[in-house]
Amino acid sequence: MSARTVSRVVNNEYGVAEATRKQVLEAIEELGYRPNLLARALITKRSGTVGLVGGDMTDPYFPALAEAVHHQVSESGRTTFFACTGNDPDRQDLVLRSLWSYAVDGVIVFPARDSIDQLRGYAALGLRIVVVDDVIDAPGIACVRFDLESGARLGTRHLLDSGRRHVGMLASELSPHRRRRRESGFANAFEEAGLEHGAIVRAHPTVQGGETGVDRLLDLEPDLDAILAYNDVMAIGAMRAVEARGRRVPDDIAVVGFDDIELSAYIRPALTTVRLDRALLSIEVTRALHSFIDAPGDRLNPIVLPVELVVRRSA
Amino acid sequence: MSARTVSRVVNNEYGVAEATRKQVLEAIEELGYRPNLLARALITKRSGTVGLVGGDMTDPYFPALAEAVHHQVSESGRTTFFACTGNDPDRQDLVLRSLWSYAVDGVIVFPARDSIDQLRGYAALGLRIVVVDDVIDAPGIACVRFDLESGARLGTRHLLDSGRRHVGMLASELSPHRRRRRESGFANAFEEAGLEHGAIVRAHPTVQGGETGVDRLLDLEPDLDAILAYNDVMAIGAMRAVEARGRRVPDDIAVVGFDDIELSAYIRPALTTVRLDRALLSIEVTRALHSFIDAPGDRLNPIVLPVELVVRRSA
DNA sequence: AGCTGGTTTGTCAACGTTGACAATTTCAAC
DNA sequence: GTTGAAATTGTCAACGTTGACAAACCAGCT
Repeated sequence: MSARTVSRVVNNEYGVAEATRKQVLEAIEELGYRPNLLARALITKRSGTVGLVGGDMTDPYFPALAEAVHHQVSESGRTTFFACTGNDPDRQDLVLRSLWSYAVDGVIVFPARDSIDQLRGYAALGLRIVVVDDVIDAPGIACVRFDLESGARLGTRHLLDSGRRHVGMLASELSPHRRRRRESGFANAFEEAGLEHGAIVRAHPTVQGGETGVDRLLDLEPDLDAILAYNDVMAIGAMRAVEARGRRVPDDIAVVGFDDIELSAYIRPALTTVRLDRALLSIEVTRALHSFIDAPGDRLNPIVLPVELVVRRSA
Repeated sequence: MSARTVSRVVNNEYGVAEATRKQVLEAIEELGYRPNLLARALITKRSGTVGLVGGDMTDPYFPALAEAVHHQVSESGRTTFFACTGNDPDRQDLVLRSLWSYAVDGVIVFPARDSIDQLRGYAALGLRIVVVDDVIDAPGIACVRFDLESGARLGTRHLLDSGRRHVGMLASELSPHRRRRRESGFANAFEEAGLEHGAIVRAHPTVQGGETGVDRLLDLEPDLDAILAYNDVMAIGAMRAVEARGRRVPDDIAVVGFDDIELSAYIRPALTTVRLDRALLSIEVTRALHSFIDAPGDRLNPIVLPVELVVRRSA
């Protein structure tokens, strides 16, 4: 009864007599044997795990997506591990290095700022990468993103159509690549309406960031009557700050967010927002990863996902 | 220039001539060499990683704690990976098996329901485990929990002291172990006040669960004037449902939650809640894990962390 | 030169698995 | 009972690293 035979049983390989198989399984049961995945991964260069690397866990968008990705990934019998980078390229490097070195079958990354070359490097090392919301043209990297430009245009147009004229944008101070598309959609909507576009202020994409951002926006534009926020979390911070300043949402100032996190439907007033459908994203991201894993050589075209404006009470 | 020498340089071992070290580092740089952590972990049985295993990522308590734990853990130069179980013992088994097999230095677990024996099993296999909010007496397992009983008593007493008499409890249908302490604290507070304790209803610890739970609570107790919820997320659902039913918080029905998630300070009315200090938890949990890693044989006493009632507007 | 003691470097095996291939067993057909 | 082919099992090396230990080197001293 050699180790090789046990290996065959464990991996359900062809060519083991039924009697032997049973015997081995009994022994496994009795001894509590567990195959050492390290050794296996060392030799096969596959680990049956997938990494999901995000910037910030405390942004509610991430956990919800993580749950969905986990679900998708587990259909292929793989385990998902999550890690976060705090948008710091050095932390991202540590995380990717670990993941790569543990021979994950692939990673899904929300890239930290200025980390494009780093990602290219890991792709060159053989790591299969699916990048979310950024475009990197390199073999071994697939890109999936939402059509944020349309999203921003949709949101802004909605505000303009409802008669708002002093629309400010609360942008993110992080990741210029991802930010840019929202900002240009914002500007486009004004252009289409033949108007000069409103003020843009950048802050940290958190509730706090939303609050401080509103202050600066109001300084720039005292007559502010609408805000397009980078994401729902900022939008919530913004609404809070607006109300703290004695103005009302949406009567005095309308607010539109991005993401459509669960909470957005629950707060008062319920948030009008550009929905970035997590289920859709998780499906596409996982599909891209799987086709990458199956056919490593392929070069996938960037995938652009549609967005949708969800109109509630805040605008 | 043998592999052994390179290994010595990479690990900063003593006894390498300065000239050689420099030469090796240059070669590493030039060739883009990265040590294979799999092989290293295979031989050393240490991987420099820690796993944090939670039930549900979408409960905001988890990500916030995760961030804190990550921070603590990274001080010892380790990387943290997160995984979630959806409170399903089978999923937990998969996750722990992966982690164990990848030779993580230890795991921090919010146990899925009925998984005590499973955890015992992994501890016996040599996995170092820190269990949160549950008590498992076994070598290789350390336990850290909040004093939830006092927390529940604190919350309930606060409600009773402010004149409420029809206090219902929204408990969780998950994890009897963890639930029990809140429920007995709830009952205790009534006992101390010489009153019969109020209705207890169990639901899923989510916003939805909070909403449906309130319905059932109102059926049982039409005069309901206060609610003690299992956690803030349920409390938020409860407040929403209460208001949807045309009653006002806190005037008609007061609500107290558990956790003190960020959001609780932001919603209207701001939530009164029993704070389970994440910073404290992350510190203690990591401390326990580290002392376990350094001295595997030790048997640590269960650690009980204090809680604190944060009074805001909802009660 | 020879010896000593310390520093630096290298050799070998091992970790637990699987790929490649060889050996053995089985069994039907002659 | 021999043959041949298929089915089953085993052997060996390899994955890339580190632990244990051996070898080589070096300087200082006699």
